[in-house]
Amino acid sequence: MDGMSPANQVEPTADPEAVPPLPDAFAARLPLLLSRAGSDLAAFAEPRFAELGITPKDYVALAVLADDEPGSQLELAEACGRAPAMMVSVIDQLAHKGLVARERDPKDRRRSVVRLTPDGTQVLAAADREAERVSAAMLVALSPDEQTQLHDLMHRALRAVAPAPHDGD
Amino acid sequence: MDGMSPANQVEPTADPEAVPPLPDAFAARLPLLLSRAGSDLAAFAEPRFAELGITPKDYVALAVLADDEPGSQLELAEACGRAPAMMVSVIDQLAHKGLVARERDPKDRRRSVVRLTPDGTQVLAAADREAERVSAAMLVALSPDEQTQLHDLMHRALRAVAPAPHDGD
DNA sequence: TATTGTTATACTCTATAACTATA
DNA sequence: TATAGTTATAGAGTATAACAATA
Repeated sequence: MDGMSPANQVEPTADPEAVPPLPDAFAARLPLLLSRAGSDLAAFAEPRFAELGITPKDYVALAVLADDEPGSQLELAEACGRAPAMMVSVIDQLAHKGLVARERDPKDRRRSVVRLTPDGTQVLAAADREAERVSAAMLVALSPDEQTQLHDLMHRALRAVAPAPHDGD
Repeated sequence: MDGMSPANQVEPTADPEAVPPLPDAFAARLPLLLSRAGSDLAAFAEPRFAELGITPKDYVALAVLADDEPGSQLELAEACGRAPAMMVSVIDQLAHKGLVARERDPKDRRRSVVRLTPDGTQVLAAADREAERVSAAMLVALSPDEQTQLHDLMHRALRAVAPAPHDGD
């Protein structure tokens, strides 16, 4: 839900049989499995978030604001993994909906400090619940222990993420 | 590597310290972890694939052709998770590079059957090796057993993937 | 002169809907 | 009339580079 890429035309409320089976090519390749998991989550979550008035992109921004307290829009953009210019319209819209507030830093009037409003905190909580439901539906084949295991493995893997060595380096 | 979304401007050969740390907001949310894993994999793999003359999208198509033997372009498109119209240019370019061959089905001349050429098989093998290296670099914090575990969990989860229940349904 | 945020532009990707050729 | 593939068009998303304000 980071890249929150273009949803692969899936109808989330449609009958489950409409979901095409996982091709062998994906089953055999962990990178493809992880990639598809990301797209599917985004596709399934999108309509839920829409009911809350936010996009998957907004969800990421709200979550980062809540948990990482970025000191500027640039820090926020970097944490969200996107270009600073992208953040402008995201913040604009969230501010227009009253979910965040933008204030100039008195110490350095170039910086604008963004913070969650009480409404923003509430919407984030609701979005977290929806994300949780979508995730639970995707992981329904796994036991609770296995879901925890998966979360732990992913957490440890991404904490240490680094570009793969290229040829001789 | 399915959605293979727009690479989040990462310089894969740059020094590892350049990779921003994982925000707490991601660490706490499995859906965000999975989403970011997908984007990161695509971003890191892209330049490697480029050296082989293919895109991440091409990689998916080649893998599906090898493992799932789709009987038509429509089946190929569905397995790749994209619109049929998208497949046309992908196949065009792969065919132009000699990696696949497109032949009309004599039984039903509307269908075009796509198959890997020997060159295509070789490029797929090389791409698989690169994907493996990128994946291994991302999972460097996990033991071999844990990496196998992760693959198994993801496989079982996605095999059963279904849209999340919506409110009352 | 460097940096933060903003604006403007161009480009890529994708979906959608006509169109053709076969059936 | 329906289906496989193709083409064309329009829209969304993004990156890039200029720009303004502040340091």
